[in-house]
Amino acid sequence: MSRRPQTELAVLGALSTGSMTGYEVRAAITEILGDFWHESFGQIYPALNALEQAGAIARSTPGRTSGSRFEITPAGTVLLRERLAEPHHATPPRNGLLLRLFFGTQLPPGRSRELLEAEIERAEVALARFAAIRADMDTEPPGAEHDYRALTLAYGEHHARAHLAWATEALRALPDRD
Amino acid sequence: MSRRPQTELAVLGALSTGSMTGYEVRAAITEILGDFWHESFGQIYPALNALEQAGAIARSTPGRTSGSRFEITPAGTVLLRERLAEPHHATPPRNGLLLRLFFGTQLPPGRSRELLEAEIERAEVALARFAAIRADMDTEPPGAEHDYRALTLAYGEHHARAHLAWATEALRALPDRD
DNA sequence: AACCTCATGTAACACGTTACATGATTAT
DNA sequence: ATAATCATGTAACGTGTTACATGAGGTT
Repeated sequence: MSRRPQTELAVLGALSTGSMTGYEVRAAITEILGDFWHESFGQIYPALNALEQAGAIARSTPGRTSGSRFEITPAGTVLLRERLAEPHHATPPRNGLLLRLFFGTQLPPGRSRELLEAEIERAEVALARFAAIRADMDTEPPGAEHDYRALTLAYGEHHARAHLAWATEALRALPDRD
Repeated sequence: MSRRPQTELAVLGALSTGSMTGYEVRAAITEILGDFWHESFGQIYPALNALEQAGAIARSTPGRTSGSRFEITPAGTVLLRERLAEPHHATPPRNGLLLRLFFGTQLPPGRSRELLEAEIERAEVALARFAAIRADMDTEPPGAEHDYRALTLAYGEHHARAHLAWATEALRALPDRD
């Protein structure tokens, strides 16, 4: 089961929304997909070169104002659709927080409380950010694109609320010594 | 920021619950931590050797019935506590499902529906498994260990319920053409 | 005899981060 | 001028999976 580099998929997806420099691709992925996807420069630039070699994107150096901009080619659009249709493989779980809490009796006193309080804080920050995004999104024109974006936002909201509820409940259920 | 190998932490944690062969360590991690942690043999055996070198675990070959069993040493217990107390770093998100749904308009017709239905199925299976674990756990002796295990189980339950609710809702909100 | 599970390991590869290096443009 | 941001890339390393190889012991 050879996993195709998913970085190319994310980069291609970003470029399907408009032409960008590599730097902007990274910014777009961080800002728009940031809650469920991450790419570093060390992945993006090689991916851009590979996609260019494959003819999926084209480099243009129009006004020579700064770096070169990339845009998706018709072949690239076909490739994007193919890759998106491929099955996704859930990444094996590696949750450091849960691992620590599972062996919670081995933690220093008070540490598990700290961990849970930090999670509550994180969930609240995420929910506030999601609320802002949703307010912003309500001003967008309706349509299929909007619906799909709302769907991914709803994912973040549901899971953040669940996380908050869990951490709050867990804090109360903590053994007395902690 | 050099990430210490977390595999050693999981292996040490598993061995803190009793002596095991490498094969059993893998089974224990899969069965007990499986919902939030994963290790492959390719990681476990090198980790066992490294931990043995470091004096954190000891190999014993008692009845020579089969492979050698490992048990944690006092130094290993100290090491486990140190490692558990270290801050955990959230793994950067890479959610292939969400990436595909975000670009849902590029998916073949019906594909997003399939994806969501598969998620509902997965969440329901997970919830059934959690219910069985919880029933099992209610017969355990109470105490701090029990409390911490209940806490990690509750995490799985909260998130699985949120996932189910999201996928169900998303299915209804899908654009008409899909 | 064939097969399954237990058991241990290695090698090749895929994936991804981090640190480093370098320089252009733009704002203060 | 100086600093911040934009921009591009490479090299080293860490981490982790998958496929392969090998063999013991027990079951059908």
